[in-house]
Amino acid sequence: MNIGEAARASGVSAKMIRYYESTGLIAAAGRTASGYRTYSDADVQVLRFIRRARDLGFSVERIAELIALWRDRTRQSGDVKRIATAHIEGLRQRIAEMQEMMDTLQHLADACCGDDRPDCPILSDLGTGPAAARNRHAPRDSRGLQTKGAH
Amino acid sequence: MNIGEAARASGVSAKMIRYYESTGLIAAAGRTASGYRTYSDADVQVLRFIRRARDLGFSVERIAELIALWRDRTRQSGDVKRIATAHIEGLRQRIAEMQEMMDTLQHLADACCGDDRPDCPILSDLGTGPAAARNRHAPRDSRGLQTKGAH
DNA sequence: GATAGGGCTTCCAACGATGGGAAGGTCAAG
DNA sequence: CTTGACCTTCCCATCGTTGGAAGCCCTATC
Repeated sequence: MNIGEAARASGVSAKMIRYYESTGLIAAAGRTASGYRTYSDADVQVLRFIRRARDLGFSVERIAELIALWRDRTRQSGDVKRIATAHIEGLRQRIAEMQEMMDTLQHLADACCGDDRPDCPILSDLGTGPAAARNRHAPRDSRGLQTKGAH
Repeated sequence: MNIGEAARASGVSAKMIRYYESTGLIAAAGRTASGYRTYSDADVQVLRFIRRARDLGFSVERIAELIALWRDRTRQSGDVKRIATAHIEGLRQRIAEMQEMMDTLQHLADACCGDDRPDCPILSDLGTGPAAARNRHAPRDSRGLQTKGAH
């Protein structure tokens, strides 16, 4: 089948299929005499694997590892589980960070009457730094960079 | 003060300060005779505002709006609150999506014994599509986002 | 005065994953 | 043969941030 059909069957856009091929995530597809890429059902299955893994938030880099394990009949499920749990942990952290942002913002928004007057605790917070009332995380070290082996 | 000192005082890297200037988020800094940028305490305050807003997950585009309101003494706090609540809503959605990924993955990881045998429900799920057992979201729309920045 | 070092300047590239679009070749139906 | 849908490659843009190169400036020390 052509790339468009494979895209429809897998849920991966034709653009991305070409991209995955260019980066080596998937093998180069076969070609017709005129240069069109051709895909088998097995190819579509790989694409669906990728699609599903992307939906679960795995990076393309991790997906490459997962595909390698998927194809390896002598794999150890522990290796797969390690990748999955590491990803879960990454998600957990990012969720926690965003949750913290959200809590802080909700707190500020609740304190803002949101009418036609200019007084606004949200802007006050942004202008003066985190309100001392709720220091959730240790004061961000106001140092971004310096002796950390720069240049 | 020089850009390096302003960076240290604001928590925004010199690189980013130049970038913000180039995109128009902040006004072009003054220059010494030899071309060095110079910053006042007021400039540093703006940079800190930006830093804090970035820490709360606002996009640079939104920050531009917030700074405009910040400077506008005739602003209506409702405008600020609208921006904030819209951002809260965006965070809420992205958190929900990631939470769903995490829940699914945790479910799969729990079912994976993670030993030296090849059998692995995680790979089975990826290879065959979402397990029918827990179809949380039926239609699965077209994109899984894993980073911030809905563009 | 010469030199070393650090800070500053600009410009260019890369990251990750995806979409948009141009310029042109191919295929199938009418 | 024409039309339109499809395919090809190539480049650009996103978004925020970092890295690096080449070169100028400032200060301190010899």
